[in-house]
Amino acid sequence: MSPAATISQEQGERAILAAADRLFYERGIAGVGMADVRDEAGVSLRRLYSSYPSKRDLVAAWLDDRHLHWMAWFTAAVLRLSVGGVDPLLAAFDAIDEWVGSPGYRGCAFLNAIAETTEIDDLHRAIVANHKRELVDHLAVLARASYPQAPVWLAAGIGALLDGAIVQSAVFSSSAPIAAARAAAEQLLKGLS
Amino acid sequence: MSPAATISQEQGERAILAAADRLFYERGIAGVGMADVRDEAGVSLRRLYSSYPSKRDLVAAWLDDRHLHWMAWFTAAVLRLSVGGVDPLLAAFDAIDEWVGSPGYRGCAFLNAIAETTEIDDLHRAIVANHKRELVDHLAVLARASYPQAPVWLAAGIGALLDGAIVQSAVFSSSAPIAAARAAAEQLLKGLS
DNA sequence: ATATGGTGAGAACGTTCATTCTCACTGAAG
DNA sequence: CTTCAGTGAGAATGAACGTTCTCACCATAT
Repeated sequence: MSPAATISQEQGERAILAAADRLFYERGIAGVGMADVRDEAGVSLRRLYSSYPSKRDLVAAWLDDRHLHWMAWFTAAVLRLSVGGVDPLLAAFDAIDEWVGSPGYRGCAFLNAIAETTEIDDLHRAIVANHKRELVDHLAVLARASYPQAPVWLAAGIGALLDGAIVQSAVFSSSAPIAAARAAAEQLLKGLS
Repeated sequence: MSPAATISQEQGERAILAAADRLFYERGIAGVGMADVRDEAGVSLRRLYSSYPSKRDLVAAWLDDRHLHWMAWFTAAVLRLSVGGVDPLLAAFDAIDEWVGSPGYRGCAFLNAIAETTEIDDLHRAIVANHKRELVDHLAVLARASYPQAPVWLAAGIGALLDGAIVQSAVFSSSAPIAAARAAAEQLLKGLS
């Protein structure tokens, strides 16, 4: 409870979450042991377990943390890529395209997590559902801004197109699906205005 | 090598693949032990291992088998649901909608498998990529039939919309994403004809 | 009848891994 | 100086699981 100990605790948790993100995303949840997280984070097993009493808790904290970071990155990227008059809904595909082209791309961490039935329970499923819900909500905001008369299904439709492009890019290790999905979105939006 | 033994071997393999499909799809690959497959298939561990020398081989055989069955189901369902003038590309969404509504729906087995990094290697990844490639190829055939002037990205775009709807239905345990994706596809196709 | 090749049931082996426990150490409080 | 609460390093535990092995059994061929 001393100030030094508290700070160290926080530093430890930041290091743990950063390590967890690298490892879980790259190898999958089942492919990472608590000892791996300990080594990558440079903390002791004891501290790891005192911060996160079980792997389940660590995974939940990781998903929460990644949700925050991913949404922040995504909204910023869409903003940046839509300067100069690019439709923000299309800029979303350009953002994903940047992501797919980055080294170590392995698809959507949340969708990957949900597929790992052994490691995941309802708590985690709720976090994933919430992530996708917030993504579609954000797309809805963008849609309302650009197309005030947009039908209610537009944001969900763009969201499906994005998620489909994300998983197919992972399957094919290619950004071609992003380009096709973007073209489809462009055609789709053309019919709305 | 006697006739009786050969038949029994084939029956055993059919039982094993049927058991593997039920178990792997429901619980994920890592969530199913070889002993579970043995129990569900009603064969001995010995026969299981003589048919499939390792779990890796069994998983590969399962994926191959499921690819065949799924594609057959899908093409038949699209055909059935497009009678009466429904655009086959839209009937594809109706087929998926039937699937999502069926008990035990857990998303796309191939996408789920790819996310289980511990259990999957390049052989399996190739089978999954091939599955998705064949699906898009089939969509391309449907697209060419209905829209001879269709742009090259159309099939991939519809494929992304389908896959996105499939994963989101699994995440939300709802068929709402299918309806939105179908509406988006309809709007998209409207602009082409 | 009897040897033989394959079979089923399930024990045994070796590994991985989440979680807990031991023990020696440190740094602050008395 | 002496406690003592908390810590790091890593050993110990117990369970799960892929794979192999043992042994008793059965049908067939001689």
